[in-house]
Amino acid sequence: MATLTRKQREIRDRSDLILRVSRELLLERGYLGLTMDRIAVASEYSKGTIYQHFRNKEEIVAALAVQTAEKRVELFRRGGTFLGSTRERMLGMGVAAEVFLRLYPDHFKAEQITRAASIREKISAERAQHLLQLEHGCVDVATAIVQDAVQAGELSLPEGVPPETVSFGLWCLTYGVFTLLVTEGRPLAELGFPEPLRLLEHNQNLLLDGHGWTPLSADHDYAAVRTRLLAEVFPEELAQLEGRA
Amino acid sequence: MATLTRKQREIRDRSDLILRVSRELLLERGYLGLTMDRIAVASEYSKGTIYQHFRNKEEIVAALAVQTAEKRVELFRRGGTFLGSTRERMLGMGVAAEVFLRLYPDHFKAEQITRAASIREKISAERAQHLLQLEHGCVDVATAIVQDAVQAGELSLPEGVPPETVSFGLWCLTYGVFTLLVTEGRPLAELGFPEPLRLLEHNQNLLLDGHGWTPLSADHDYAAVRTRLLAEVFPEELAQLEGRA
DNA sequence: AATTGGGGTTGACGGTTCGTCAAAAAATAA
DNA sequence: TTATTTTTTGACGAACCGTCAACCCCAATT
Repeated sequence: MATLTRKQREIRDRSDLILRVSRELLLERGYLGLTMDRIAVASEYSKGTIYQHFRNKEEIVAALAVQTAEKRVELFRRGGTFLGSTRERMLGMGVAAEVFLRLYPDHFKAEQITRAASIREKISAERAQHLLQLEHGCVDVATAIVQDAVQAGELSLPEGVPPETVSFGLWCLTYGVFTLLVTEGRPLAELGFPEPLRLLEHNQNLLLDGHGWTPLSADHDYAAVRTRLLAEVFPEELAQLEGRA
Repeated sequence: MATLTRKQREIRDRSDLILRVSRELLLERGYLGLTMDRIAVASEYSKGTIYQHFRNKEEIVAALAVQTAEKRVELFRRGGTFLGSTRERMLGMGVAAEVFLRLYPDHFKAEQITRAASIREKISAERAQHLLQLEHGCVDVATAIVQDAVQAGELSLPEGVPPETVSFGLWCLTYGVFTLLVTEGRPLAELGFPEPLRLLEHNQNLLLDGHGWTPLSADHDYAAVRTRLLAEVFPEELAQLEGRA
């Protein structure tokens, strides 16, 4: 028994090592520069051993995406726990997203790779399922807040408009900004959008205003709430971010 | 001279043929199934000849993306020409985007592939530049409408908020929806978002409402405007779409 | 201490694909 | 017709993926 669990632990540690090494390679040399041979050399195991852990290269990238998605869900969950009005809690989602992107821009980039259809095709069904589930976890957190808002009377949705509509809009807006930020990089800044994350925040506010979610951004100092959120809900992350700058 | 131009014409025709064949292969077999050998066989030229037209595979995909982006800009330009209030013209952008995605979903998918950093790296600087320029062409059309709206007094932007903010928000929202639609496909429908394009429209309206762009969606029947836009500005496209369904 | 059995590890190998380049073919000029 | 230039071709080297027979290690047994 004891032998077995030690073995299992060793195997898990090695999976972690492979992923760590792979992420580094992905950062340094890009997706096309990530080869199984290089992973083998860098991890100091043979190629065959790598293949005992992951069926193919895509599985490795997918596993990295799972790690990323797990981190994001965790941040979103925390963001939703903020004590305040429902709209303030929803702002917590926005702050969580921003923290996520600023802390792990490269993780998000790697995650994007797995969105290419030709790569998803080669990923095992379970992992693909897992990935999808994590993704929707974020939306679910947001939707729950929307429902709370409706119950609290701070938001009223017209007939036939399900609460998912709101989270869907926010999700897509945020996702769009992130994607463009990550894939265009510099050009975005050069072409009149110097602070995309600030713009995102502004647009998120206006979208919620459009829904009529009270208190409206004109009636409340959400910039101050944002500062408080960062300090109270994401203190370590804030420190990390400031440590870099 | 005449000989030269005939040669040039032949070369251009062949480039077109290669692209046509490549797009078909891309559709049928996905990105990983698109190989230079297959392109050679399908186009009935040798591999060497293909390489005289395109430096590498990525260049071919990028050229396809350029075609796509050109189509989109054209649709956006047309959408902006609608005779109506500034907000109705902005709705024209939204309709153009919808028409684009519904007519050429696979083109958009192919375009997405070029967003992977490792692919952009291998694309020639000129083509990458061209791609970027076409992309921003769409935003520019939208920004011009925003400026018209401000001048017409139908939209007032707070101090320090440039008109690009509005187009940026719309762009990202739309882009996010498209990306999720194309990369998630079915799952999106299965998870509570049966009609993403309808939801997008709704969110676009609310975002503009949030900006205070009059007439607000509560005061105006934009669904009717949308129908008119389709009929008056995109008649052939509408016919094509209906012909499919 | 020597033997044996089996799970774990390895890297050489077959199969693909990319991109090149010397040779062949075609077009043009003499 | 012959010489010269241009274009086309596909065989080839290099890089990579994923496999598998051989090898190694170690723990249980004699």
